[in-house]
Amino acid sequence: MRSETGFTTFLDEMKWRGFFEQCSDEDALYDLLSAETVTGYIGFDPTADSLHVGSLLPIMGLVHLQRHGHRPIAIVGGATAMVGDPTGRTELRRMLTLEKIEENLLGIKGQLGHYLRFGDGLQDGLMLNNADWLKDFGYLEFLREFGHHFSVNQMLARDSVKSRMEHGLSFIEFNYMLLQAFDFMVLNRDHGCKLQMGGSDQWGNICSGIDLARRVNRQEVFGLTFPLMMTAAGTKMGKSAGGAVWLAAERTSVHDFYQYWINVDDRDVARFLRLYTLLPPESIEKLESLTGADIREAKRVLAHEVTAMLHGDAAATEAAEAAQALFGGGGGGDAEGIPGSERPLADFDGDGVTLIDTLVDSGLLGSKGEARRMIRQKAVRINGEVIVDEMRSLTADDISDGRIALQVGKKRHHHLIITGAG
RNA sequence: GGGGGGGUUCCCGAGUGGCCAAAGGGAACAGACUGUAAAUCUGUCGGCGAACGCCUUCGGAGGUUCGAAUCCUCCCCCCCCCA
Repeated sequence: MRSETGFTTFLDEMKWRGFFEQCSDEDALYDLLSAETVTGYIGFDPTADSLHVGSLLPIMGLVHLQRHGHRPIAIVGGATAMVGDPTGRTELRRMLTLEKIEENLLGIKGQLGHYLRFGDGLQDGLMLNNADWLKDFGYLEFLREFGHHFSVNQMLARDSVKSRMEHGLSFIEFNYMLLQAFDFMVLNRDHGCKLQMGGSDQWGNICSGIDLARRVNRQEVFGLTFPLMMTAAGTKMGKSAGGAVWLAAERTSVHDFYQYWINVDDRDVARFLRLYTLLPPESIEKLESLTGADIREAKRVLAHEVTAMLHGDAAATEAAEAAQALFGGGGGGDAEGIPGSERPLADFDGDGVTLIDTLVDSGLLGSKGEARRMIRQKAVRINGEVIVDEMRSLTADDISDGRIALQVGKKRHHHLIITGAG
């Protein structure tokens, strides 16, 4: 366990960093945390084989827990994913097949491994699948054992449910709260877990779990929620040009991931440094004092730190160098980290290939119509030169230094790496 | 089960037989400005096509009509009230 967190207690750090939204019993939790190694958990949804930036906040919550000598548990909701979660959603979540969920679990597990230390030690994290204790549990058995512990009146009063009343809420979604409460109770019973954390939208579910653990296990357990993360612009965390920003490099390249953080709103930098990096308070405060264009320095630190934690220092440095090459002016620089794809030299013989087609199949643009529009708007460049001819083709003449640099707008870059040139 | 109101392009939301690929707003993207930020202004915003245009889309399936998002039939889903 590392001790150089710069904070005396977990809760102090969580507060300073901006994770602290609401706590079921702060004083009692504070005492508990200073008295023993506390096991705390957060649930993640295996709805895809990768987590995205939106999950980074809870992940960091577990990271801090572990850094302060406590034990994190990550629950992947294999069972709950089969059911769907009403909280904050307007639509019934798509149900997944068991095989798909299994596959997603593996991917997520690998990603959490970048952040948390798992193992058998006292403070080593655990990753559990709630399907293990839910999937063979019979309906009648559940009703008989636990049904009387839940008050429908109370459930209906939960904000998460109330907000869904207008648009409709199926019974299956309504049950999500019960399952999550059950998870907490089981974790408390079997693993001594006494803390559940989560986004503020999980508050109701967490409270249900606290109640159930008290009634069934006669244990006092706690809940701690994080604020709902929105960008300064009021959009959901983790959306970029290409959609969601994923943690998996196959879905969001290291370059794009790094760019996401470099491009955050000025107003978000300070907050994000606190939430998404492990930098000590002195370093962060120093960066926070920057103003005007100097804020870019803080963004560089933010992007590097966050990228390095996920993809490793080397990859983060490469992404930073690519960014420098593309945006640092003066051109040149290291092209290694710039997204690209390989093309055989033969493609560029004679008339070559059309620019429009290439923009589409390089993934830079979605359709030929869009490619045409972009060219009309003077947004497309080949090797830095603005292209105005929609009919333009790429030929051997465009190859420079073994590659052709394509660019759409100011920020989207793609290099065609020419192979077979000998 | 009965009655009423709904399901429109990424989202919200107009549109009730041709002038609708479908108003308006938001989001998004691009250009200018800038600091790879914000704000602002301008433009774009289903697919194919150089273009005339063609194709796909208005919950689903049929039908009426020269012509349907708009009319009819059946089906699915949601909301409200009653049972």
